Amino acid sequence: MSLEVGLKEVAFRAGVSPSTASNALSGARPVSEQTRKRVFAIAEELNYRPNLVARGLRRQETRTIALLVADIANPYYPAVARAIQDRIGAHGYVSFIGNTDGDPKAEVRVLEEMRARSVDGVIMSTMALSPERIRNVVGPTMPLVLITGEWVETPNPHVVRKLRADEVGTDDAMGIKEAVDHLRGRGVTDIGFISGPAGSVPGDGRLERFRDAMAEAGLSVNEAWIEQSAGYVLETGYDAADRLLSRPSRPKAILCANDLIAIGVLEAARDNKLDVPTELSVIGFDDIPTAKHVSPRLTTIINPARLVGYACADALMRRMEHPDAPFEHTALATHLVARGSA
Amino acid sequence: MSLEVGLKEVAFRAGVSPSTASNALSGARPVSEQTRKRVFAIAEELNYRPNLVARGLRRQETRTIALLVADIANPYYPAVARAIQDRIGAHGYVSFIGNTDGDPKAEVRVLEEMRARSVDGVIMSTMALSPERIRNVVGPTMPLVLITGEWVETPNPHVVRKLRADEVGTDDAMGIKEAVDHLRGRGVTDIGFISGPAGSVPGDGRLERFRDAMAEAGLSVNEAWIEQSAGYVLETGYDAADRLLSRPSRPKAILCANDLIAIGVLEAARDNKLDVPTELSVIGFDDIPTAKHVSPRLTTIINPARLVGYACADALMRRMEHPDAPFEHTALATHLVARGSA
DNA sequence: CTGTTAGCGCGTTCAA
DNA sequence: TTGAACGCGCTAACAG
Repeated sequence: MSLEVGLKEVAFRAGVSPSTASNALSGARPVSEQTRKRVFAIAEELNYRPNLVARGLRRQETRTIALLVADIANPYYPAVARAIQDRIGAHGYVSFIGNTDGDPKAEVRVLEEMRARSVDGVIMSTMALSPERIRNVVGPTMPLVLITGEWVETPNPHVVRKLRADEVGTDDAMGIKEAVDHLRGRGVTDIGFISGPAGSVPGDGRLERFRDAMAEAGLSVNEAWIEQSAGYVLETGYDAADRLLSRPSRPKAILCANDLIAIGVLEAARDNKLDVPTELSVIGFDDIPTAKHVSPRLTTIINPARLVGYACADALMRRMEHPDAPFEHTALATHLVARGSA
Repeated sequence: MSLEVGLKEVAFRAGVSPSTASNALSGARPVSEQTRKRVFAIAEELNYRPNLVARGLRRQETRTIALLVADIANPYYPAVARAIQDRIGAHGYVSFIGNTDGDPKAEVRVLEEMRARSVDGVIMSTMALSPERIRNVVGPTMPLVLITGEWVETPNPHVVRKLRADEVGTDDAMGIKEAVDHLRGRGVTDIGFISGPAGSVPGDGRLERFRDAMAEAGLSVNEAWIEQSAGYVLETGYDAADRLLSRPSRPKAILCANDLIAIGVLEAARDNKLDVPTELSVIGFDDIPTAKHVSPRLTTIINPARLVGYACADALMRRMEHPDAPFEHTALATHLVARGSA
């Protein structure tokens, strides 16, 4: 079996010119039924596979996309990545994955790496760079889809216009409202919130949605029950909960900016001899796989990773087909899933 | 800012030929200091970036690799992927990721997809296909690294020879021996094991290592304490544990083929009013992120995902540099990490 | 040290 | 309906 059989080998064996063989296989131009059969037969026999690098150079289209995430080893991204790959794979695309760690330098580096490889589009989940800088790096026409962690009400026209990109986000307000309503329905109205580090997305936004939801429910927010977690991980969540629970007055429920923080709260509650959910209700955000594996199982707000991935893939392919269509923004619903902790 | 500035644009502006510009930038051939400076200045000014697709076609080397996993959304693979990407990224490579779901059809499809894109190498973590078939698809010379879940004693010469590939695996026997010794050191010698579905890797292999370790420790295996989990997930682990714990005699400890099964055992123990670890010790395998988040924290055997990734990347790059070197096999140590459950 | 020529493997002209 | 020629952007081989 020879190393690489090319189009001209197929053409030669079929007794036609390379261009005819190409047209026979691609159907780009009509070819007599007879030669079409023969070319296909030979191609099959030789197990011919077009060289996509050469085709990419010629067509200026590689059928390749780039997916930039902070860290593929994080709990949330792999699900998004899988959904994207499933969707684009059905159309013959494959994806590069690059990690940026939320670092602007790395973002530039990875974006250049991808642009140099002539990817047909980019999906980014973090945006440490300014919109101008991103466009500068990927070039003015590269199809670009942003995963904005939080969805700010109506689409953010500022970002969209500056970036000339499509956006996919989640309607965090919806899930948070459901969470507050769920608690109120069970008679608990003393609700606290643990956000992420100050100034960080998505924690800040979710805290604001929490305030909105409380106001809408006619509940007042006790500022002593608002805490910041120094990070989006279990340990910092534990510490934040510990601080909050050692105050003179305690809430009966705590909403958290993400699941890892919430799991930290679960541990802090246990160490403080507080039964969950009878003495303290805990609600997370994201529904990472671990949420189902802790005890009690974590009641949380589903961040629909797969749907986000599908929406990203769909937006990107729409953009690739219609480069001049108006930019779109998709907001995916979030919903509470009640498990054991609230 | 023009859309794409190519090498000949740079060359033209610098007043030299394209090949000289190429040599100036790459340093492949000596160039006068003066022109070198000028070419670099122009390239900088125009923000020139070489088109890696064209270079790939010319050099027959795309600086691209393929990583095939069963499902990137699974708990274990993302860590491996990240390590691989970090390591190869330092050498200017980027990686495609493809999901096979352990399905031979999908494996063929993805492999062809990758070969058509002229990747420089392939790292595979599942091998649903026969060795012959894999080589058939990727071609006789493609550098290939296999992640074999379980490491069978000395390298498996059968697979290596047939596949002409490098292998990276883990020394499961080591960690399992540590686990048995750990339990015996605490005075518990009634040890059971829950493996995966019959005939599945890595469960079967780990069960065998367990038998070896018990024999080596002078302990006898009670066949009534061996159970099979119908899958590698929490629910099937729970069911298996439930079956095992409802038998007339119970073990004082259960080793599990993976962490998800072990977490299911934890739940079954709770529902059976068995305190962990005083009445029942539980030990998992893999050390997935969730292991630290359950209660009690899971004592488990660390499957060093990052090291596996690094070893894969190193093996692949070694092979790309030395295509004719003898095939190598790397066995990574596994160790017990004692947490709360044993 | 530099320029010219010639492809890498395709797909798309343009002319028969 | 087909073939010949050309070029995608880059680099290796061969002159000068």
